[in-house]
Amino acid sequence: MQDLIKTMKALSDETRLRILNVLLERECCVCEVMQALDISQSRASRNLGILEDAGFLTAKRDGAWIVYSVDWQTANRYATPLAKLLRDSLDSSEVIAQDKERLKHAVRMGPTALGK
Amino acid sequence: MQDLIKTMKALSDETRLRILNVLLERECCVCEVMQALDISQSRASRNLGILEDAGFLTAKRDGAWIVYSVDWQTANRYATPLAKLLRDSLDSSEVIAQDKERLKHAVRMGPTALGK
DNA sequence: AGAATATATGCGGATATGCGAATATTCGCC
DNA sequence: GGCGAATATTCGCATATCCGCATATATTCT
Repeated sequence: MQDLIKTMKALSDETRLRILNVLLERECCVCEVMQALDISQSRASRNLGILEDAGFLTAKRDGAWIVYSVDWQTANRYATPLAKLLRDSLDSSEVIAQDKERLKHAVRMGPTALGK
Repeated sequence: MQDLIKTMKALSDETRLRILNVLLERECCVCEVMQALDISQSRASRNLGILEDAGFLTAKRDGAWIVYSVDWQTANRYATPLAKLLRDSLDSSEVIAQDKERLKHAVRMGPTALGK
C-alpha cells in the first residue's frame, strides 16, 4: 500500500510529469532534462531520483553522464495504463509542447567539452 | 494537466485509498465511512470531499445523510485502469482487511436514532 | 419553533514537500 | 595526481498538506 502511495506521489507533481513526458520521447541524461524543461540542475536531479525511486525510471551510467529512461520492465503495470492518461492530459498543455520543442535542441555537454 | 495532478494527489493519501477501497464495496454515507475506517468525522468528510472534487466520487443526498459512491461515469478513464492497481496493492494490506471487516457492521445512525 | 442528528468548514499546529544556493562526489582527460 | 564537467546531496526557507477541535449549516422529528 505504501508503494502505491509512493507511486502516486511521484505522479503528483508538474515537474515530474514533464520529465516523464520528455523521457517517453527518448532517454536523457540529467543535463538534457535540464535543458528541455529549462530548470535548475538540482531540481532535475532530485525529481529524476524520485521517479527512479518510485520505479518509473532506470538509471545507467554512460561515461560522464547518467542516462535515465522509462523502466517499462518493472513499472509496466503502472506505466501502461497510465501512459495513455498522461498522453491525453499532457498533450493539451502548453508547457509540454515547449518542453518537447526544447528537447530537440538539447545536447549532452561533455565530456570536458573540449572535443567540440 | 492540473486536473491530472489533482487526480494523482487525491490518490496519494492512505486515508483516501482506504475510503476508495470501502466505496468500491458499496456506497456509504459519511458516518459509515467513519465507522469502517475508525476515523473522525471531519477527517472522513474532508477526504470524501477531496475525492469528490477529483471526480472519483459523486454525492447524493438521502434524507439526513449524504451518500457517496464511486463515479464510474466521469472517473471511468482513471478508475478503470486504476481499480485493478488499487485492488492488487490494497488487498495485501492489513489495514484494508480491517476496514472491510468493520464495514460489515457499519450502520447508518439516524435519523434521531429513536425509531430503533 | 426547538431539539437532536449528519455533514461541512474555519482555524491553528505539526509535518511534509519543493525549491535554489552551496557543497560534495564521481568520472574522464591531461 | 590534478582539473573540469556531470551529477548527487545538504541546508534553509517558503508553501502545502493533514489532522483535531470547535463551530456552522442542513435535515428530521415532535
